Amino acid sequence: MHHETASEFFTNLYEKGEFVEKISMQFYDEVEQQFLADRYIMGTCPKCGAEDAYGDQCEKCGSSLSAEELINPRSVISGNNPILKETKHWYLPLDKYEDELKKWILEDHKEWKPNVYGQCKSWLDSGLFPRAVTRDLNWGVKVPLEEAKDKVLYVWFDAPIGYISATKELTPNWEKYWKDKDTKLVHFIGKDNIVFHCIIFPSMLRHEGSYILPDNVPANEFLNLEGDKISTSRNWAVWLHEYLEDFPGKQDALRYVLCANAPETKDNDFTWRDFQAKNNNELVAVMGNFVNRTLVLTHKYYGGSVPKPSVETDYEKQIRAELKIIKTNIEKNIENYKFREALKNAMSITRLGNKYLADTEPWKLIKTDEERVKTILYYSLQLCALSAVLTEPFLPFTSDKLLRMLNIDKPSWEDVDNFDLIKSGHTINKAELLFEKIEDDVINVQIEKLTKTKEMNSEQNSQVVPQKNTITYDDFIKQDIRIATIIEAEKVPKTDKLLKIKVDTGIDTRIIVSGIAKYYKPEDIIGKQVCVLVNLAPRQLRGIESNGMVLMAQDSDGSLKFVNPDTFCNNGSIIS
RNA sequence: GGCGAGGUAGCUCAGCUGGUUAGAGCGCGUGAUUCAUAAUCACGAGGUCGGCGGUUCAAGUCCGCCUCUCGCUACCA
Repeated sequence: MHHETASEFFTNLYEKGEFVEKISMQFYDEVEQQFLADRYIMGTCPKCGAEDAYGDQCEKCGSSLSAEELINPRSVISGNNPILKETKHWYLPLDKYEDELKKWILEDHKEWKPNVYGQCKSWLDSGLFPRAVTRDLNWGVKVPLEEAKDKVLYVWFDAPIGYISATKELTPNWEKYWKDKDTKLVHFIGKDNIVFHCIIFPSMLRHEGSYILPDNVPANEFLNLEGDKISTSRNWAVWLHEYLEDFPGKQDALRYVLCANAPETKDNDFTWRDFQAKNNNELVAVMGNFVNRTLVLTHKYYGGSVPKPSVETDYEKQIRAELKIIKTNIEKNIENYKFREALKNAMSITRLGNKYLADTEPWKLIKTDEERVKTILYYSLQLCALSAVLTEPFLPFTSDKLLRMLNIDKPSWEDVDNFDLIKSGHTINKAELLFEKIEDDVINVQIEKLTKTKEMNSEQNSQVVPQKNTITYDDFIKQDIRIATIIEAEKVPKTDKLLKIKVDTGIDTRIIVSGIAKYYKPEDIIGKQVCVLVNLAPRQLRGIESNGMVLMAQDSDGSLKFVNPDTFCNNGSIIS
């Protein structure tokens, strides 16, 4: 289904003449008969001479490269020497769409979130370029052209089309979701995907012609886990299937915390302690507790039958008024994608209920004014039902459970205004706990799990690189390594990593440019003793002549550390 | 280095077009209370609104410079 949809989409654009065709040279493996992506080419790094640099980057020295620069390139797949061969690709001419995109985003969608709007503006202002939508790969969706039998669609061309394919799988009525003018298309994504969903995919949709464009792309920032970036490959994640096993029936607790902590305006952190606190202090203590005390009192005083209210006081009128405001706020915030705020609004219903009970004290009044207590519990029950409806977008399972406890059918959103979701005389079910407390030991298990992951990761990182080829003593003593003292240091302007260092080598004082600015501040290293390779050929770096090399130890996390003598040594001392 | 987004109470965040003592939830402290999963309610402590300078009668809110975090991008060993 997806292959078909993506092919058709490509064909439509092709037949409209939207694509630009370009021929370029690319490495080709004659044995495997395929073109090689940069990552599949290795060779000698032209910068540092390492023999295992990739076509896009040398991992030894960190230089970013292009495949043509590599000395003695070889195919990772077959080991053969690849040849440069002509290849033809189809490009989406984003540069031609620039004006229409500018109008559509910068003028017609000023309401988009600042992070999204700003990112788009940045792209549009710096000028767009044609973007290849085909690749020379042997897996993926085939390009539906005779002359491109061996080519496939670029992943970012076909991936968003996957949304359409998925809709087709779901319903034969899929066109109403994608082609109806009254449909609002909204992409919920993370900030790393902004450009594809705001610029590339909309351009594809617009020029295909029959589709609607996204109405909004409310991208979120990133959610971290216990202070570190989430990474599935490093197993730094909370896996849903494991969560469901470890916390059966607690789907909504996770929903609640994720929504309350959603990184709507900046990166945020998920921690298990916070998860526990929000569950226990908000869900259990506020919402769960209000529902529980209301139902318990109803059973205790009326055997589970909803009482008939008598005189409505100003307090009840006030509650009605506040509920109206709460409902409006929830609606407004959801429509503006402010889910965090909307959830807070929804929670304020039972917060209001707890205050109502504390203020009216029905457990005291029951001895003196039974009629009044009926009114209070009637209203409290209404609040429970209202809460079930208004929290449903965020806590669907809880909402269901609460409605079951109240023994009523699911009311509609509009029914809320009537304030009589449960009628007098109706019988409610037994009170159960809406949420359970989460104890420390359960949380500790989760934290322990992550701690173990961290340990395993650091073990893997500390795997040492294999020993190099044997050399002779003569090879070794060609290097002249000396103890030197740093006497001056400053940052090289307009670079992030370079420090210009003046050292006293005992032989002379000289300038060395070193890429250690990320790990050392200039003022902190003055006076330090270091090891310097003094007979390395001079080299120009950013216009400064570097005479030698400061020896650094690279730790498993990639950080660089000086190699110094154990105790003070005279400058110029030989290391051998 | 360039661009984008952020930096407001211990934590997570609101603060619109500049205007009285800067707000909320959680946490913390004190008191009240018992219907309730020691849950609830009230009161309180806590902020030089990242820093410096400027515009203004008045700035968290506008302007400039700087700094820190995240992302994209450049350069670099």
